[in-house]
Amino acid sequence: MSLVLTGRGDTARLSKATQQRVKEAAAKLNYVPNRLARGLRSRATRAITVVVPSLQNPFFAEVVGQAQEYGDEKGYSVNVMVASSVESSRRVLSYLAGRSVDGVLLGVDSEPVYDLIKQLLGRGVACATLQAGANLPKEVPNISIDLEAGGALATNHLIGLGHTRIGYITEFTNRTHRKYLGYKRALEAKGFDLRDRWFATGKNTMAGGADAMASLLGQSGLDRPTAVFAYNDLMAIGALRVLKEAGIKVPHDFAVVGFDGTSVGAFTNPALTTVTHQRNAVAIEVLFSMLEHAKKILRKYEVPISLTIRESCGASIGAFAKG
Amino acid sequence: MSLVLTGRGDTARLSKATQQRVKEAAAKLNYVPNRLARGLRSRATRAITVVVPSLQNPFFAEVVGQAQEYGDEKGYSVNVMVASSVESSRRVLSYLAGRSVDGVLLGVDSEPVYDLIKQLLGRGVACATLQAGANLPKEVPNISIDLEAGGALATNHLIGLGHTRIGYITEFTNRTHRKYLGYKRALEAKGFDLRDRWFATGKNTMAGGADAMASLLGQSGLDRPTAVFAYNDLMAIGALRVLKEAGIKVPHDFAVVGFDGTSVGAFTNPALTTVTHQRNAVAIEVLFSMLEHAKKILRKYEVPISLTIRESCGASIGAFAKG
DNA sequence: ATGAAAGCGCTAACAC
DNA sequence: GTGTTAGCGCTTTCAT
Repeated sequence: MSLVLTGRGDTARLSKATQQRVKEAAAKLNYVPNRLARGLRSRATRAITVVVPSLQNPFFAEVVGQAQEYGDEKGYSVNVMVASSVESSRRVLSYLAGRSVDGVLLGVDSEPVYDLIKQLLGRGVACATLQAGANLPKEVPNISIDLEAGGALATNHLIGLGHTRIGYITEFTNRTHRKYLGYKRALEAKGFDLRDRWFATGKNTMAGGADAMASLLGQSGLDRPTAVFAYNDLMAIGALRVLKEAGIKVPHDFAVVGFDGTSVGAFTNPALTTVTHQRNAVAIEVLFSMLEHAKKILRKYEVPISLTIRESCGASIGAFAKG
Repeated sequence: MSLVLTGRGDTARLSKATQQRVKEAAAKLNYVPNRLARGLRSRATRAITVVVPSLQNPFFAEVVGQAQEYGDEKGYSVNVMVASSVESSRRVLSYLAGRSVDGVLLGVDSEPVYDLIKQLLGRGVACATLQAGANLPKEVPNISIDLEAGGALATNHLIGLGHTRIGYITEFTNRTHRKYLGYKRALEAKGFDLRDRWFATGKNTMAGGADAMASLLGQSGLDRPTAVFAYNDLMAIGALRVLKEAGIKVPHDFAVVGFDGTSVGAFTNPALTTVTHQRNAVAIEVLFSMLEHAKKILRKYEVPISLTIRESCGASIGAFAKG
């Protein structure tokens, strides 16, 4: 009976007629298998969960969209859970350790949840992460990009355009994170200043980007940067907005670079120049190969980055910036 | 044993000491309950799923975020599934009928899935919908807004600003949907033209909004509209982008109104004037009261709408439009 | 106040 | 090729 419904009637040993008969009966009775019972017995749910810190961030919305398409193709259900803090990450991961899905794509990362990731693995849930820290349990493939190179790429683009006073806006208040390090490295390589006041923080949202940018603009004259590198596209969009409100024309008078290469950046005014990468596609494939073939998987994938040049930096530095 | 872990040790009849003992043992053994087994036995998973057509649409991303917060508070896990077509909606709803969650918040609607909604109900899964059609099974609360009034609200705002040639961009190719009807009603009430060529369609994405807007702009001179009402904020953002590329200044030379009142509209350049509503909050509350109290629930909730006036329409009609 | 047993709805393994 | 059985890991119920 269950052989038919599982779609393995052929490979097994059932006559077409019987299969037909079973299917009709199921349809007539409006039969729906109980996923819970099925998963409990067969130890497989054919479902995965993508865990993201926020869906407001178009980067993660895009990751989910891609996972969704890929899962549909492979016959997996994909669902999404959002974990916006360490506590909610713990909650979500504990939940997932309860074997409600076969695999987890982790878009959140923080050291204090690594114990739970180990637990997930221990319970047989496959795992892959997008950009995790160094202490990630070794069995988990980490699909990452070189954030430091990305920071340098963005900053060098700005430098190449003639900017010397380049700000940085981010959610992190510390100055040890890798995008910052790349930004710093690029600036120092040219002997440019790296002033404290060109570093501004805000929440990792459009509003937070606006806040951070506003604090950068609070500075006057030569102290004020002529360009800014934003932690991600989300914050860059906030920055663009504040610049517009301040009457500063981008890119004529100010340049902005984002990070993540989200497609929404093609629709901002001006369109956003941004550091692009394809972590998501790789991560999704890796996770599914773990599920389907229980394949030996590399521990670390470093996906290449590139710069998508759109409008927000212009080709050269404008009048305002020179002043 | 399970009494403790379910957190009902007190209400039952277990001594504090025993509870403590059990908890310690659980922690030591790294015990994680199997959700599948638990759900199977207790017929409740304390989880809900929000089904949305797309997460690129900030409106749905916001719905999910709110559901997430509310769920956290109530001790429910919330997950999200995306169903971008009728087939994938059927797939998702069938999946959900397998009792993997207690409740479903439906952000997708189409007549051909109503049989599956019935099935969900039949299997004891609570359901609430955001804006469903008239033939929705009667047991399902429908949290909706008056789309027609919304269309009229947007259009009248434009009319009030002096526009007479007002276009409409949407994903729907038919002219029977309610936002269109509202737009039409407003225009006809003033005796204004309602030309075929002012109606343009594109996919329900930023790119689709851009396509539709581009086809509107293909028209010359007096045939060209001076304002456009977009089906939603997503398409409006696409329209804004095309207008920018065409060198048409918004709001000086052209006006745009969106729909949904998403917060991203506050960050576009220019910031988007849009029809706002709060379906989501109400829907989430309704769904949870069904889950928690098995309360008798109204069949239909009509949530009020309003207009959020930002920049994209200006205060008056510009020079270009007059020409 | 506690331990033991039954069984949720399935599928895997085994007998025919 | 087809019917039967055991049991996945829990919670609920019943017996002590």
